Amino acid sequence: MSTEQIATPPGGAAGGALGNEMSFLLARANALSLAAGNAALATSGLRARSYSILALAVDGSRPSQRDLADFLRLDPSQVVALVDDLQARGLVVREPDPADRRANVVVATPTGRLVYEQAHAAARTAEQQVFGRLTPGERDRLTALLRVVAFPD
Amino acid sequence: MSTEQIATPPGGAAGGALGNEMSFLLARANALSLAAGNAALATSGLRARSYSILALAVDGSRPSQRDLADFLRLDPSQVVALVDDLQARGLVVREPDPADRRANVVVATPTGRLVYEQAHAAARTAEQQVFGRLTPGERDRLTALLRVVAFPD
DNA sequence: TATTGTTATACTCTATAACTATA
DNA sequence: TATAGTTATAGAGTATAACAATA
Repeated sequence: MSTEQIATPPGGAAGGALGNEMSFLLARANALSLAAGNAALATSGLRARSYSILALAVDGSRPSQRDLADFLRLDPSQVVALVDDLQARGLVVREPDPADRRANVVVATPTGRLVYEQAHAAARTAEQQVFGRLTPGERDRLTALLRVVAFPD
Repeated sequence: MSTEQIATPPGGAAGGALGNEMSFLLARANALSLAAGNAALATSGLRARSYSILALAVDGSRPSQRDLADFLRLDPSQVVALVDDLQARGLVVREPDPADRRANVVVATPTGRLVYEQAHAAARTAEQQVFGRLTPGERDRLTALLRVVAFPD
């Protein structure tokens, strides 16, 4: 029985047991980041998920909806709804993949690129608010560590 | 106009533009961590949020529901529902705060402590799966960096 | 037989407003 | 006047199953 005692004093400023659990710290940091991000993206009429789809539609990689689902860790059915919405607003279009007639490739329209540029600037401002207490070096280290956790392939 | 070009090649393995955004990496890492955590906690009949409440009820700090809401970044109304559920299962009890008759203090029952010990062990196994590719030193660094972001007080 | 996109459905999580009792 | 807890409700996010078209 490995019932291990926690070193942190209960009721401390950073919380007792939970304050040491990476899962909890990750969840709380993400909640703050998501709230700041959604608030910043609101002026562009986007939220975190639609911004993510638009970003990948802009960057020239011509992802299929399946690619988007895998990379963003969304269910394919969620991608359908998100692309529907972006397409209805004229920000992206579905193009048939010549190599695979089942697949749709999602690409940004010129309007989509403009909206993305504006949203990207807002997202950077939000990141500055959320990660502003970290030095540039610390941000680089955090990015590298998170990438390992986020993409365990 | 600070329309800045991204250095990463579009369509790379770690994705184009998004692969460098801490907000996205944080969200994806959290999604993986949350999924692994919820799967591990299922055998104890808990999920991430109820586990968090139980953990704080166990650790001796005698938090009020407001304390729980602030620390876990939940709305007070969500805490009501979560504590209702844990109390109905006999894992925690509400005790009146002698110093403030408005406040309820949430404390674990003996059964709650047992369930927590079991759930905590499962949560540690899940953390091992999610963060297993990081060395102990890297985990310490990640924990420290996340704590700064998660608690910007 | 497996995969892409799609529709439908249910559940969990999040956010807001309003009310009560105490401070 | 403000705070702790509660109720109610709506919206956003997540998860699953089933189906048609194509590989």
